[in-house]
Amino acid sequence: MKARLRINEDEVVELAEMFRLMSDPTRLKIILACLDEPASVGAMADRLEISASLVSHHLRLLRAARLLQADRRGRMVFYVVGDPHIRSMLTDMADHVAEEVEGEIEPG
Amino acid sequence: MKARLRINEDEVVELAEMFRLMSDPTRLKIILACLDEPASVGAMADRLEISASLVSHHLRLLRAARLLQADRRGRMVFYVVGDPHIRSMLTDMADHVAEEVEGEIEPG
DNA sequence: CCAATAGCTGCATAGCTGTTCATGTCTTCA
DNA sequence: TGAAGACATGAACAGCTATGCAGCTATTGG
Repeated sequence: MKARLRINEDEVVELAEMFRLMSDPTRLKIILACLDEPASVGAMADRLEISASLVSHHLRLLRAARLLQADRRGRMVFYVVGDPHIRSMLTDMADHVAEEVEGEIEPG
Repeated sequence: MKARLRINEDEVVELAEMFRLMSDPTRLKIILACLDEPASVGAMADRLEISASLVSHHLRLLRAARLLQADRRGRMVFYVVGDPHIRSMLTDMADHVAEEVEGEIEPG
């Protein structure tokens, strides 16, 4: 017998909130930028070619949701994806999308 | 050597779009409602206690993104999550969220 | 103290989006 | 044919949100 999906209202909302945080391209890039190793705010802004202010705005949300963890070292603050589960899920999904794109065929 | 980000701009946008579709609680409930087995629009509306119109609006987006597949049987249309990868990811994430909120009371 | 660097935050706003209501379309049955 | 059921869709609206700008804190170093 297959286990029916038991997830209550609050858990659905929490899961949706998680997805919401990853649903903005800029924010998702930020998450991916510190997926494997910690990255500073300035480094991310530089690499993604967006303002440090915008990066900070997004980091605020990601921090609040505990999706990223901050680690201050001197003047710089390094961020990294804390949850291993989220990390592996993102890695997995990134691979999935990358594979999917190369064989995309539009059905008539 | 560690695998650096193997995902380009377009893929990030596509992945973000995927997450966006799962980022609304109502829409996520709809997806979860037809995760294991096909469900009709009316059944989902009834079960989730929302209007069939709203369900249809969400289904339209999910269909367009090929996240759900439609199967007409008579007057009714059944929807189901097509991609096995997405399906397993959602099952996994649902479990993750359920475990994360420890100390909770299980119904039944 | 001052200056420079790195990052954070309040405010304003244009654009997006989830929902409702009314109507349209497709299918089955009398 | 007409009616009813099941679903889809268009328009409108209220609430949300990503972004830019300006100013702010915090740390390092003289």
